Amino acid sequence: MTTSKVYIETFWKIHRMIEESGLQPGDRLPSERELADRLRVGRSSVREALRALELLGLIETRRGEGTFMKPFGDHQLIQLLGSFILQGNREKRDLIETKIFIERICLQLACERLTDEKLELILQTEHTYHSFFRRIVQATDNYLLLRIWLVLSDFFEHVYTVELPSECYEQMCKALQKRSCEEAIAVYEQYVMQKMSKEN
Amino acid sequence: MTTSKVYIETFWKIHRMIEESGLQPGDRLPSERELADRLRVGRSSVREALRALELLGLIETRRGEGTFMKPFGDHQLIQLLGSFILQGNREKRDLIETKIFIERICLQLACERLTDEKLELILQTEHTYHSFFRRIVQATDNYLLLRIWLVLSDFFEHVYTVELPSECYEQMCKALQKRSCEEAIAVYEQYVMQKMSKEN
DNA sequence: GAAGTTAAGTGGTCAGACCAGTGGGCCGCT
DNA sequence: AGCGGCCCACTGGTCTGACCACTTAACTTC
Repeated sequence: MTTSKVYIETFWKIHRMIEESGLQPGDRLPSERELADRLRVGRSSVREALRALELLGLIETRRGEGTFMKPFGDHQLIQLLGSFILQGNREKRDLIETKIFIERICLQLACERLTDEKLELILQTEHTYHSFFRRIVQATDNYLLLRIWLVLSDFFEHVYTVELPSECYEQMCKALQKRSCEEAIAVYEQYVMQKMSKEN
Repeated sequence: MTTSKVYIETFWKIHRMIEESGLQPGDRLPSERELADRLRVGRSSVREALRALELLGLIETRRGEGTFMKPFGDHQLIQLLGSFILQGNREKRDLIETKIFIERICLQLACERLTDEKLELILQTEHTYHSFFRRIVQATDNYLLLRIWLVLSDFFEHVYTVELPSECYEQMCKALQKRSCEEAIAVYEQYVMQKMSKEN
């Protein structure tokens, strides 16, 4: 028989419960004992399921208090995965290369899709590398691309610290205003590509 | 006091054990009972640690047989995370768009980096969409890019079934032989882009 | 009213039991 | 000798009940 494992089923049941009851970040989940009782499984199975949810960064457990929904965005798994994946130089080179490709694409897309309000927002702010490209990637209006970039960026910042001179952001902003994707990419390549090739 | 959790410590102990004893994919780990015994912790803590390793895609457990090292590359976690992210139509549109960007980049990179042997391999084989682009992405010699593409492709094939006429592959192969990245991308865009815009 | 005490509830951990598969060794048959 | 079948030891999977460490809130006491 395909007697699927209880802790896997429990994982999905809890996941569904979270969705259906519309739990928000900060909200408390039922206690382990109550979950075990409600789902008719042992407490150890509930715990193994909760560990998975915790690793995914969906929940957080506080001893003596309970289990709580975590705000999106801070995924445990990134640190963990990073420490497993990013061990050799080969991997770091791949990371830099891939991150650059994504950013170049996003720069191009942003030029095409950037709304005027979002452009204003970008122009007004003082920028760091992260904040600037986060805005750029968000401007692409492609959530998946944003997710991928966030993961790559997270890995990256675990390994390197890179900042660009402010005139770089200014020049890219000008290009964005003109909606000139060639110019934006040219600036990007001029500053970023050479900087990265040193790191590598 | 910082009484850090046993299952976390156990996780890292097992992880270190794996590294130090140089376990290879396919090798067997000690049984749960023996691990608990050796590390002086309860079996349930060992299990919670093993669940984390399993979720990360590092090990695989087979009831009645034992716990085994898994080949690198298939990280459960990424897949799992994906199933949380990819739910609406908005996400599907993003998926298609992102997948196309990645494939276009890889096509370009492949043109530059493709070795003669790998080219031969591609030319000789009868291709499906998946097998062709898998070869292309592999030819970029960027493992991270390959992993991202595999995940996207995996999602994609859960939602759509797309195949291209064989002349498309033939034309791309010709372009690859000539190392003409413009031509390869032109063919790609001609066949794929329009096909995808229908699906969307 | 404020400070200290207590009790109930929570996650963290352990030990022990049983179930359900797997695999190897042993036995007896042909 | 070779084959088939049985059995048993071992594995992961699950449940239970117990205890610890910690938090919170209600209660008591001053």
